[in-house]
Amino acid sequence: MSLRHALLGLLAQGPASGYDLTRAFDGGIGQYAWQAGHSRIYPELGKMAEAGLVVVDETGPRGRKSYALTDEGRTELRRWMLHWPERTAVRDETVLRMFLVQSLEPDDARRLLEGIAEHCAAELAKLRPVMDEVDAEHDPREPVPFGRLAGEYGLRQYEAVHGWALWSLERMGATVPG
Amino acid sequence: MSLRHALLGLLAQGPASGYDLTRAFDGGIGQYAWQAGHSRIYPELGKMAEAGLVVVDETGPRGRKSYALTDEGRTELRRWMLHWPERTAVRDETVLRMFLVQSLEPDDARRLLEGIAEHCAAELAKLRPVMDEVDAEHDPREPVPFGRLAGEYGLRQYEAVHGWALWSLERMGATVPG
DNA sequence: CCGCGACCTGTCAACCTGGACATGTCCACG
DNA sequence: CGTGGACATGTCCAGGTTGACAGGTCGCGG
Repeated sequence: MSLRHALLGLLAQGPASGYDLTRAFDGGIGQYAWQAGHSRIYPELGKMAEAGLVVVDETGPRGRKSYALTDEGRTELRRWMLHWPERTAVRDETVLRMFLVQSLEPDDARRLLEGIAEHCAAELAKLRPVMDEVDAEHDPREPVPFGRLAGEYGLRQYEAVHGWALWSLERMGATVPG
Repeated sequence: MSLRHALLGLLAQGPASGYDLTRAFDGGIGQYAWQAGHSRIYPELGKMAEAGLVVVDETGPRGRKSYALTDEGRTELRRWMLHWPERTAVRDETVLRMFLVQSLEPDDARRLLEGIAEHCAAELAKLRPVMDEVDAEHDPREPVPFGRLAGEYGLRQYEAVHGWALWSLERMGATVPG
């Protein structure tokens, strides 16, 4: 039941409506960590409110309901963050493809790896300037801006995959030169 | 429906029974890429056989049924591997935690990051010798052993996360020295 | 002042998933 | 020869998840 904890974590930044949270899942967190659509977010917020983890902070126009963490919610988030189970849930289609690269014919595998390397290079070219800008605007005496650590994670992830794809190509090239 | 493609990919290595495939998911693929228990694997194999993607290759003792890929199955696997959708399914509890590190108090965050760094270092210490041994035993003129690319992926993944955790600690340390 | 696009909340049915339950066989070792 | 542990296959159900359906509001540009 990690959706609940994702929502708690997002609300730890500050109060937000179901709509805001839905859009947050369109961004980095939904791309790399956990996906959720509004149809699950609204009911879950309701259940969390029932459980006392969040409260409706304020209501706005168009029936907007802003939710805020309660102390109980913050405690639960902390408990979950610090308590790591032995085995965590993973389901990543991209990584699955990487595991199965070797089930392809060498030519197909090479083409696939080349595509991966290109894709990573393109993402890095997009992400690096954004992070550099965040760093440039940020006063080092202030706390690290929310999301900067996650951004760095994405950056390093792409770098790792990029390096891996190039390494794999080299390694396969030795087998079937051409 | 990636379970189907995970099974196709595993069967591309050679025929296997539901039991064999279940154990494969206990290993690297289940840890990093996609999880599945036998309760989903057996019915899925049945459906795949119905769809003509696999056939029962041979039967063994204890009702063992060994499945093998058909040409149709191999084609479907290739189609899936080479066709990347815009957005792929991701659901990774560990990455979620990394995204939410900054929702913790700085002290908790530091402790968590230290734990992550240690864990990665420990996994690397386990994985590196295994990969080195694979390389030592492997004739470079032969094709890359199945799983070697995936192992390298895991290695680089841990290296990346390790580096990220250290970077994050440094970055947070600048904020609250201690 | 009108309409369109973004905002905002919700439900429902179909499907997927994980863990418990169920059943039985082979084989190596004592 | 008996027994424990690995081998092997399956079902079932509660709960999670997705995508479609549904309904309504605000605010701005024409």
